[in-house]
Amino acid sequence: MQYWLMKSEPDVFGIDHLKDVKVEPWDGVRNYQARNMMRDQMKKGDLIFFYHSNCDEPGIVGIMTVAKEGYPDPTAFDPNAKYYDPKSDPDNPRWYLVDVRYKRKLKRNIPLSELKQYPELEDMQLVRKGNRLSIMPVTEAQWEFILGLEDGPGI
DNA sequence: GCCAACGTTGGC
DNA sequence: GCCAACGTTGGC
Repeated sequence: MQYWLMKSEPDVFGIDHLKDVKVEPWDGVRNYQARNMMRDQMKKGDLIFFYHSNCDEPGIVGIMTVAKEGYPDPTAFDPNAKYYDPKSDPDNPRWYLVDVRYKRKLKRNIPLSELKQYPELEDMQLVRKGNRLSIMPVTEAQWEFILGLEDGPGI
């Protein structure tokens, strides 16, 4: 079992959108590191934290799973799509995605400002300054620690 | 809205 | 291959 964290802006696609549709292709990622993780590493059933970015209170809000493993991102081939990339050839796709499935919301949102205060999480890419990666691995220890915060801050 | 950090592009 | 310019991310 592997653990991940994926960011999304709640104004664009938030946890409640995912709750409504249940399964969603995580399209539009145009970063090679993130692509490599979706294409090569993420496996069906892996657990993922859903993170809200670029909003009033950025933080971890829910849990989802990998519903379908990496496959080419069709929006890269569509000239009318926002994330169209003419350099992605269907015969040699540049961009990949996974489908994610809603699991549940956390009992409370755990804000970034709080996560930054725990020494247990200081190695997480998420809390490092300047981190812009929208998909990142989470260790089992980090995963368990964060789940343990659901009932209240541990500070 | 500001700005730091980072990735990408393209000239040389 | 270097690096300046530019665009984007995302916290604050």
